[in-house]
Amino acid sequence: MSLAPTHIHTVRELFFRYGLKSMTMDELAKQLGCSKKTIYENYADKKVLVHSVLGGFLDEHRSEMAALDRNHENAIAKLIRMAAIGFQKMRNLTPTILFDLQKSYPELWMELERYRKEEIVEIFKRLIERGQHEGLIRQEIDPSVVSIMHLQHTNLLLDPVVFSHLDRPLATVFHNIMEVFVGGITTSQGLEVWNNTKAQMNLQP
Amino acid sequence: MSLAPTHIHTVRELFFRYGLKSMTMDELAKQLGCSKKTIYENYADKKVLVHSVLGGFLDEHRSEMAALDRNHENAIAKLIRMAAIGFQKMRNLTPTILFDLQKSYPELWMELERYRKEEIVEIFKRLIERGQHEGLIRQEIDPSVVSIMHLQHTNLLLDPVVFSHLDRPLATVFHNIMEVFVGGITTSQGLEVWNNTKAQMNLQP
DNA sequence: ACTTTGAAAACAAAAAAAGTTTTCAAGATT
DNA sequence: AATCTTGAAAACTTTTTTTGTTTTCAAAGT
Repeated sequence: MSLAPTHIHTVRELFFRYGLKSMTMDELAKQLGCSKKTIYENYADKKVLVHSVLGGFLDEHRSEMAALDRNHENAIAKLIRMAAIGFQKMRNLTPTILFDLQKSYPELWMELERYRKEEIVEIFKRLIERGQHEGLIRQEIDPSVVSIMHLQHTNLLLDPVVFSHLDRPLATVFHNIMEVFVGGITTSQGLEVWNNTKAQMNLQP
Repeated sequence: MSLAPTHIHTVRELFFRYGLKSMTMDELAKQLGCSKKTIYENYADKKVLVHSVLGGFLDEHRSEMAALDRNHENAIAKLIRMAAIGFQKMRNLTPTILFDLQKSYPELWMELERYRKEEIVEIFKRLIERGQHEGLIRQEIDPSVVSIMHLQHTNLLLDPVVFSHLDRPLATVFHNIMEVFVGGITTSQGLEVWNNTKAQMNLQP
């Protein structure tokens, strides 16, 4: 009855690196150095295992968002951090795993879609609204519209055909996108705040 | 009897992006907008198709090497260009496709290995020797040893666990590796030549 | 000595993919 | 206009692979 806590991270790595289809249960057991029996004692079937891996992935992101919510930065700083965490997290989702998810685990694919389109967009939207109350983000900005716009920016960054051929670090592309985005939604006061905080916060893309 | 010339590139893209296992013949036909029948009219089976794709990939590289051989640069410049082409080419080989190749098409995997370990290393070795005759590369350097060393550098650059977490552009990592490598094998004359040519040639990583 | 454990391997059942054939409609040919 | 050809779409069979279960066996603990 071991496996669960330590090995699940290895499973995630393997799934994320090679895809769900290529990584069969036999191969998984071999890589983990355990028997299939042991895996099946902890997880009813492969679907449950995949579910657990992706669930853990989303939960991590959720708690990072929660931690972010608890800190006391201004709305602009939070906004940037949130975006940075999102990009950092989602870049693990390679074309292969997204493809396999979509094809073989459509309910999980939809859950991922829902998570991003509903939960994440909602959090982002509230941040925009808070920014407006703080006078940092312009009133003409429609929070619903720009939060979806941000989600689509994430998609762009992850799509291998959009920016990859530039061979810029993800950080550079990210910073450019955020410069445009933040510059485009802030009031002059917000821009000032942004320029001040920018120097202090160290962003991992 | 169409498909062959245009679509084979699409097939390569799909195989390379999603892996050989995830990209089934049904899926392939769907993506190509043709029927399986048409595919099977041009390729006896999937193995032949995969073989054709990878063969084309290697042939491209071979002819780039040949073109390189025909130009009239000094050995150091050629060496760098050769490395740049190699890196550029091999970065298409994602973990997934290498994994699938190794597991499901072992003979093709071995062909790829052989190509790199024999053909490429041999060409590189001859370049080193030429550099020695030109007085650009030190005599103490053993061409056989350093050509294998270079191959291993390529492997490092491609391995997702080695440099990827740095989030540097591939170009940067490449240039650093080559600085060390070239600096380490050249005579003082060679170094001078290298510094002169470096500015002129524009390297795509 | 006797359990327990779990890897390794053999196994059956199920699913999926490969490869083949049939159907059918749109274009070309006569 | 009638016929032929073509190839996508889909139905189908066969083969392969994978899943999930069971058995075996050896090393560890009791």
